[in-house]
Amino acid sequence: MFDSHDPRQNRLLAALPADEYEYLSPYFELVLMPRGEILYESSCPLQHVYFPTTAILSLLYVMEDGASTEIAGIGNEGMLGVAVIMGGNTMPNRAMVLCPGSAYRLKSRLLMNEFNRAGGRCTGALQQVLLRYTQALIMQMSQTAACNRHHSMEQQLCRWLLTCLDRSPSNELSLTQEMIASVLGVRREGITEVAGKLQHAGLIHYRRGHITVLDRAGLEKRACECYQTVKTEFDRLLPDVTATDAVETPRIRISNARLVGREAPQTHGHIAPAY
Amino acid sequence: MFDSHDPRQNRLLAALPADEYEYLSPYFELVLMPRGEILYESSCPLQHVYFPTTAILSLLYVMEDGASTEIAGIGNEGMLGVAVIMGGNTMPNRAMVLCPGSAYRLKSRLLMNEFNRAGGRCTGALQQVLLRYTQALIMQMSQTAACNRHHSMEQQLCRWLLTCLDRSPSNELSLTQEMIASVLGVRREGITEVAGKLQHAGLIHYRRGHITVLDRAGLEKRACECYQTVKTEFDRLLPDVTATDAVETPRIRISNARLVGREAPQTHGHIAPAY
DNA sequence: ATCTATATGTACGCTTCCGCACATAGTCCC
DNA sequence: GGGACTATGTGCGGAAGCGTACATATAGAT
Repeated sequence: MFDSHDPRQNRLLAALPADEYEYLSPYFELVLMPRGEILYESSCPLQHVYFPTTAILSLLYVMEDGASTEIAGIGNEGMLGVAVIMGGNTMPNRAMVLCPGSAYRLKSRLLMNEFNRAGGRCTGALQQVLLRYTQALIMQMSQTAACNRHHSMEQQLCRWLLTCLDRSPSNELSLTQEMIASVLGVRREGITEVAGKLQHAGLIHYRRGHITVLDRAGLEKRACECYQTVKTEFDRLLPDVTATDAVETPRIRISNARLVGREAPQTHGHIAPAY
Repeated sequence: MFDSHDPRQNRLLAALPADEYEYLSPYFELVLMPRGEILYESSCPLQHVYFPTTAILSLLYVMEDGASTEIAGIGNEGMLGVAVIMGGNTMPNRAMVLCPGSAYRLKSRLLMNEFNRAGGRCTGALQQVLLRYTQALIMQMSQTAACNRHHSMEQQLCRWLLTCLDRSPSNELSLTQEMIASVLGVRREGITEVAGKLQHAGLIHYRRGHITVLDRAGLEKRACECYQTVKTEFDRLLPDVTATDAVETPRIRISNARLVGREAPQTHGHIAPAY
């Protein structure tokens, strides 16, 4: 667990030129994230932004009655907290840890300052990378909206599993059907049924809280067009950021980031359960 | 038709400080937009950005089979083409004129240059306003995704009519049921039925291509929470931009913008029909 | 005034997904 | 190894919305 932790495992950070990265690097804090943890709650000020390395996060829109839908997923290709650079310091979504793992976080203000000094010391690469990522996020969200409307649960589940797989180091995802349901905004029973079908067809195997993808190509065949569309567009917007294959040999430089426990935003009280 | 055209009828432009506005102002072109016109097509380079004054635009996600869904609506509170400032010069959506009217457009490159010279001559107000607007857009999109998933057609239609109303100078909207259906991503027949119900209840009145809202409060009662949520958040993000009441007395300054016909991106060929 | 393209009205069977009410089976804790 | 909690399996009635196939009405053109 203590080997090879490096902020550069996050691909946005890896895309920064050395000088810009060096400037931020002392301020990163490693955070270990258990499944289901809530990182942000609707309309709470964003203290930190998060750069996942092995964790997978989910941005959820939560309705008044507790029903939810995933707006976007965030893995090591992205960042949680773009609202910070957009100038609104809160956002109306919940952010939850979908698959356990680690991430690096940075105080919002630090990122903001660095973001705003465009053209100063540096090339403004940070600005460029983050704005491009924001557009990729927008694209992902708009696709989600359309997919929600037009595609069947099976198509959506396949698409969604694939995007998770792309963000995961292995082909096993640590996920419960309940979480998948809350993220897709459907009934848990529906997921049970569709997942059963996929397992029967030999595409996946699952056991209590874990899903293993056995036949990726098969999933792609059953997924809707949305998967490829988003992937293609993502690659176009962030070409240097999306090496689809394994993390490139990190120039290991023992990070001077501090390891912290976890920021614990209250999850109790009037707030609806995570899923 | 020739009275009182002013770019400042767009609220984003109205929010700019005088010096920044003056700098851009010679470059605005007035564009008159007929209903149904396509301004952008998926993945075409964005030559211009548009600041609607009386027109209402719609960002649509169009699937391979031609089915579509509105991702976001854009009226005089916003701008079409945020992708330009995000650094991707295309976007995967279609942009269509929903309600006829006018808008001012600006060459993408001009906006980009101005956007990127942050902290230079000016306060960077343009940057701030546009980034904030982008976040508002993101919020609107995420809400759309969730609403698509969880709310009934009637709720959605009410919500949607209200947002159109907020962007419209009068309480009559120039809209066909077919357009509404394509925008909400549902069957036209479904709209006919629900609209009939609303008309029967005395909330709206419609005739071939026109809808008049008779009882706004009634619509709000039938709309889902999404309407208020988005409105509130929008006001929070762009307080100086959202005067909900009529356009504030414009310091009329005969715009030195040129009046142009309409940019005509090809709508023929392999491209699916607008709706 | 007539014609035509377009907009709207209506009906019917069907699929998908929801809501509910359970039964069963893993995992973890003591 | 017993108990409790959580995850998963299953079934059934019902609602919402789709696809299809038409019928009718209206605006605008000639």
